[in-house]
Amino acid sequence: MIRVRFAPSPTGFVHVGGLRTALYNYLFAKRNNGRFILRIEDTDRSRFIEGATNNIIKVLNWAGLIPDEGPEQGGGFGPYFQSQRTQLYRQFAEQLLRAGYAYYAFDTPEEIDKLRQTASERNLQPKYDSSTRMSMRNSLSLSDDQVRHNLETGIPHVIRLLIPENRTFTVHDLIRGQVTFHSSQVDDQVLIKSDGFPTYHLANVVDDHLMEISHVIRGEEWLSSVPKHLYLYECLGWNPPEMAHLPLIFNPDGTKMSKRDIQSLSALPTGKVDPDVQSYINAGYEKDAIVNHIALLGWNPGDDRELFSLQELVDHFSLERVNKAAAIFDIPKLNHINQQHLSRKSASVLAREVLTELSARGITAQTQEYLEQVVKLMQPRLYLRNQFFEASHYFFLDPETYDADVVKKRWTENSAKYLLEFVEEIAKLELFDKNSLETALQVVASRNTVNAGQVIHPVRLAATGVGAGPGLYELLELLGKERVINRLKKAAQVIPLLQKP
RNA sequence: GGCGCGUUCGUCUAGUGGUUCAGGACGCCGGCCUCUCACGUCGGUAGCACGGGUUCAAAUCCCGUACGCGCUACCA
Repeated sequence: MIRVRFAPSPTGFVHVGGLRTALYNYLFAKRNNGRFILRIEDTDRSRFIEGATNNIIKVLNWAGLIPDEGPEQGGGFGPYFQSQRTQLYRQFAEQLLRAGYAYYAFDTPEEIDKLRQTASERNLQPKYDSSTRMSMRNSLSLSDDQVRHNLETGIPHVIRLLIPENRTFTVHDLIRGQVTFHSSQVDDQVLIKSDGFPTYHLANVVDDHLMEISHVIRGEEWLSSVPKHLYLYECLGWNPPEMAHLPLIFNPDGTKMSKRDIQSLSALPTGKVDPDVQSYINAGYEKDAIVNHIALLGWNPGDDRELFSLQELVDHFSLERVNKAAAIFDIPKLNHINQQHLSRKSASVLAREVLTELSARGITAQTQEYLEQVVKLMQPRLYLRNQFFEASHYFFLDPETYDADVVKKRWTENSAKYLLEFVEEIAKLELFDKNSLETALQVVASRNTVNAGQVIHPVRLAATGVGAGPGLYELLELLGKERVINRLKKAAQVIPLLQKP
């Protein structure tokens, strides 16, 4: 049984890279009829942020990555909060202690600092390991009596893993192949902190084993700590899970994505990008597009296809096709993918979504049918759902201004005359549809022996106030006879005044 | 500094020794479509980090260098 987990710590917002890790775990699980587990790694009290867990769950739900087991849905391997499993970690730490694989250490933070300082002064790597551990205060260097006394009098202490000398640890990473580490490079990692909570290293090994995780799929930043984990599995007598370390995702300038210095998506500092998934949700990106885009940051299906729904990703995903190299989060590409998903969306669904923005602005559409028609016309012209009103306001409100550049470019001294003639023609129309509108406009143009464009552009400007948008006849038809006539008449009066210097 | 990982167009990537003077996508430039803006479509631009090997043959294998990134916490 394939069992994978997404194991974030509730320390703030959901990172784009975190979402992708969750996605790959989800895809791998679903592709292999396995289970996707959410586990909250809340063992660091000092960084705990209230509400962060709910936020993680909310974003996962939004993206459609619903866990099979986790805080919300439970499961037979709970609890799914590490903070509720401290007894377990303690128990295994003591087992390691008894077997001589771990030891107590009583050093104060100041003493550790000093160790680090003297090491770097001598240009050595500051490490708590075989080269230094005997000069520190721990159950290896102290007498049994002293150790017992320290423990009984409640002197703060941690439990450290005793890393053996001259050993080698090799992981067969599913993405990177064989990676080997020497034990001289790994220090005696703290397993249980002085506050009684475990560190990540102990907790993730214990939980992954107890939760029967078959594959650990996580970010590359964890690769370096794999030897510690491997050794823990060994000491505990357990088989390690399969491992896959994913490439990282960076800013366009190659730096780590950071929330610092980022005010909004519309005003990103050059070379930077917002790491907060919520920002993209708020900006109105399609969830399928976000999922699609991050899926492609490090994975590809092996052919030229690049538009996928979540289900299609499930159908095609494999770890073998995950890349080794880090990727850059590119907003223009995201926008393109978003536009593709947007244009494939059904108009009725989009109309419903767009309605919230309209209501927020106090705009009402005359009917649901009308809104859907507008959406249909606007769909290929949008790359972001939230641009809808900005691009289509004239379907809901009469124009109050006329784009100065368009006036300058398209309005001539005869325009008002054409407008009024066109009004006259369409006033006679019984059927106000695009065909008859086109015919009417042709009549005006040929009567004045000018190109249709000479009439079309002023009419568009008059009816919408802007120079861009859907085809004129479709637009007019949708607007409706009365509204069009009123707007044209008004424009014929107002625009010439604007022209005067 | 040490250790680890990585390096194909600006970006995401295909490519697992010959069928590739490296293919697709975004972006950019130009054409077509056309009443505008988009969509669509056609074409163009641009890349195997560098240096050594191995081989009849290397983007593909090996070594080195450079550069980037990660880790080096009682954070995850």
